[in-house]
Amino acid sequence: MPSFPPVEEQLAVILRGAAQIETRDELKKKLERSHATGAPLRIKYGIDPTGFDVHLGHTVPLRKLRQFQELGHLPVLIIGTATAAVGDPSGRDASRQGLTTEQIDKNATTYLAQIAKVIDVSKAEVRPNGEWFNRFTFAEMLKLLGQTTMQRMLERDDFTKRVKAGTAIYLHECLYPLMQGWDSVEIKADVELGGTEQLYNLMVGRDLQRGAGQEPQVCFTMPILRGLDGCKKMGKSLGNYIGLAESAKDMFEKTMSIPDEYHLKDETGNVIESYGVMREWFELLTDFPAEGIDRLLAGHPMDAKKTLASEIVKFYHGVDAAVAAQKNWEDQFSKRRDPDVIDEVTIAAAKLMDGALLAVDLIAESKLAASKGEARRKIEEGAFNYGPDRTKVTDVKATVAVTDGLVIRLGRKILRVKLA
RNA sequence: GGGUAGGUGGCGGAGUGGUCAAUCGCAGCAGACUGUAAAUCUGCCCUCUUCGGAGUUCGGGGGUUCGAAUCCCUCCCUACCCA
Repeated sequence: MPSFPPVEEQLAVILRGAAQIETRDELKKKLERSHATGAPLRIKYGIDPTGFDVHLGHTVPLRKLRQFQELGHLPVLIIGTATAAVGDPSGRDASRQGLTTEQIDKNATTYLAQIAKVIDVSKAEVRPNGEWFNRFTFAEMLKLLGQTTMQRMLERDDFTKRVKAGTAIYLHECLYPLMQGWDSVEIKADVELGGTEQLYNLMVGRDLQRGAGQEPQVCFTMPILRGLDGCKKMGKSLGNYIGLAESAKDMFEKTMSIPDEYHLKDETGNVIESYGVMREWFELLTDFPAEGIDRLLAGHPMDAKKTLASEIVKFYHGVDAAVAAQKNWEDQFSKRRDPDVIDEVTIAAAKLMDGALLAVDLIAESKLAASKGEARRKIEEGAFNYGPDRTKVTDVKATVAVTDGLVIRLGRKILRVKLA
């Protein structure tokens, strides 16, 4: 029988960083009961396997889940194999592309491996929601649909906006919240975690649980993490994310590139609103206490950001990797020399003529630029150099003697050529 | 089912027979500056090119024309109003 810390102590940990909780009283009651009976709470978190990468944005609720787990509660991970085929309309201004079952199954496996970096999956319940939806009958579906109304569905902001903007809302998208809500019924969730944009979906779960004669779950939302651009939600589709599977070097580099603050502007260029992006990242992605964050942000922003990057890398790759990543970054960007670790790019030796290659081809082949035309332009702009002396190439027709291990640079990108 | 307005490059949005590879804004990339942040300035921003050009683009297909994003036919898609 697990023993839990006192309820007040648990609440102190749990409430930190939370955005909205519906309702706090119910949460407290559930914790008290669990404490009295020794039965862990069932904490639900769902993730749709829509791509290859779990990213830092997902880790915001996942870290909260981890805290629940550390306190002795049971994470119930819903892998949205059925819901991924529909696509969550939350926070979207357009329909999502549904996925094929093969893609979904493949993604589900890689997702779980990545989630394991944040929570102890071996001590969690993992449930693909295809488990119940695949055997759902039409009659059951009708019953589910009968539990909500068009009006309630249209209440939600995402849909209202889309109606106004004139973008399509497909009927199956309306099914999504019901499916997610039904998951809660199936697994008898006590608490469901999600981002703030999930509130509607989470509340549907409450209704459906009530309808099924269960005690409704507590809806627990966490703030949304902004992506690398410092403004929009971190996400796959925007490409502004850091994946959990990424290298220490990439994680560090990307973190350093986030804006300290983001200034939202109107059409005329006036600043309407500013956010402290660094502070948000500290709060949502590290365990730093509030005073520590204040102290860091009062100092030089770059040092604060290095600490942030280092903390993130440490969590996923360990202390040694974090130290190495920081040194690597300082070498490459502050000291402007080649770092210890340079990504390699393979060039076929057969492409060389007398051991050399047109600079344009070298850049295009190594993917430093998207096309030969772009490579040509970058050369004219003086962005390309190579070798230990950083020989700059400005002539579009110039050739570069390519040897194995040659370092080539375009702007801030650095690659080491590997001949094969 | 009927009516109306639409579908242009990552997004927004001009363009209504040639000078359109398509004004402009945002996003993006590179250069200067710097803390790889922000701000600012500069250049670029479909592909290939022997730098003369060439080739593919404006929902799909077909047609008219010397010439089409622009005109016609047809199909597909979206929003709004009516049923």
